[in-house]
Amino acid sequence: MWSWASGKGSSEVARKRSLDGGPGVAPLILDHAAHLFYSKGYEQASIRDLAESAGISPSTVYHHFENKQEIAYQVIIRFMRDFNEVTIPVMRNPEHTALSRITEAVRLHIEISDKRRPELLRLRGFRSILSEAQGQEVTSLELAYHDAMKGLIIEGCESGEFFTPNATLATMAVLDMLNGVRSWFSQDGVLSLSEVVHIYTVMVHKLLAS
Amino acid sequence: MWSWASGKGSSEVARKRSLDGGPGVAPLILDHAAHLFYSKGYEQASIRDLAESAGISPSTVYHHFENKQEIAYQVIIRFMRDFNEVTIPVMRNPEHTALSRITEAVRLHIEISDKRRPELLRLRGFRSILSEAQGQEVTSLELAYHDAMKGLIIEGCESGEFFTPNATLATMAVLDMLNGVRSWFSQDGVLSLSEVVHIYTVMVHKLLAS
DNA sequence: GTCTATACGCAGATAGAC
DNA sequence: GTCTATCTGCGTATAGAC
Repeated sequence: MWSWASGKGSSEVARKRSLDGGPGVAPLILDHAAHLFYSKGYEQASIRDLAESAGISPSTVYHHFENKQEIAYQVIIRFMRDFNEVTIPVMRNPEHTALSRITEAVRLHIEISDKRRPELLRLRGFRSILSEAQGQEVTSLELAYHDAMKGLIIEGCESGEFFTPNATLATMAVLDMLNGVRSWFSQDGVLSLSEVVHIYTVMVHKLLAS
Repeated sequence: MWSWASGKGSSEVARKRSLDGGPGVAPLILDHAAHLFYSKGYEQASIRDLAESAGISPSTVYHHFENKQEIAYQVIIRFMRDFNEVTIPVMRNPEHTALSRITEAVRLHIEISDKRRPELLRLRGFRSILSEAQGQEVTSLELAYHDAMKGLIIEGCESGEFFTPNATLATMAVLDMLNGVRSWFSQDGVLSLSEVVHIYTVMVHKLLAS
């Protein structure tokens, strides 16, 4: 299973309901949509495909969601909420050093991205199909994560643990590095995910070394 | 203009022809296609859109290309060939140190990616629409670039200029960092492209520092 | 809430005149 | 080589019975 077992966000509740065979039809549709969008792409995945995959009729899909775009939005947003809910408190925890916080952040980022890979549709491509309000919601969640990472890097610089020529670009570099992993990592490769996590942790430390 | 003035690849010849008002209709179509695919996405850009943009009729498009997929393939492949033709010799030049070669590679990667941004459709999304043979051609060009960078990193480690816990992952990290730039860099931002190049050069050096 | 049947438009692609 | 006109299928979305 690809769903991420440690989540405590709103989608977790909904997902559990659907596993119980309860009334949660909408989250079940979202799960199938995430897989289809991931494997075929948003445009290639038709409502008919989605209905067949979920074992329901196309009109039932429209009973639960206004339109196709709304489905993509829900998939994106429930993932991002869960992601931020777990990672941001870790990055902001004042009881730990910047070094230990970013170590944990690297691990969480890579692990969650791997476990919920189908939900990580290409955000950039999706922005064009979202409405104004939906796009702003996605942006604000992106920004919250981005800011937490940047804040952590700045704190590390202030404490003398880190050094970087530019905290904003260092943030982009680290996030692009971490996001890249899911695009090439494979379970079949020579390295396990935990080995990748370890090596990436070392590289992020070097990138930010004082 | 977005086209990249220093290229010497096959597409450069074709592009010049079209600028001369000569018989180069196909490259003109590719230029418009690159822009449309970039701004609207491959699926959203219809043949009718493309024909209108290029000032021709839809059937003229089909006179020059077999189908829509072939157009996407040509856009991708002519960019990748030009890109590799410029960057790989620099990375392999035995007359320079690994440090100076990677410095130049960082600059070229970021500058070309910026100048020819429209042609850099998201490759990963496009793989699904390409034929077997087309996909292999794209893969082999990707691999050639990847291998040149990895070779350079390994040489730097052997000469004592670099150190990394894993040359393959260091390659992925550097390439993901560099590819990320085009997704967030804007001319309107506080930093110029040359400032970004400088900061990224420092960060790549740190990432690979011995 | 779920289904069957279907409206409607626009997509890719082609025919055939000029 | 370029055009106008058109074929054909599949896409999203809806109507209305059960």
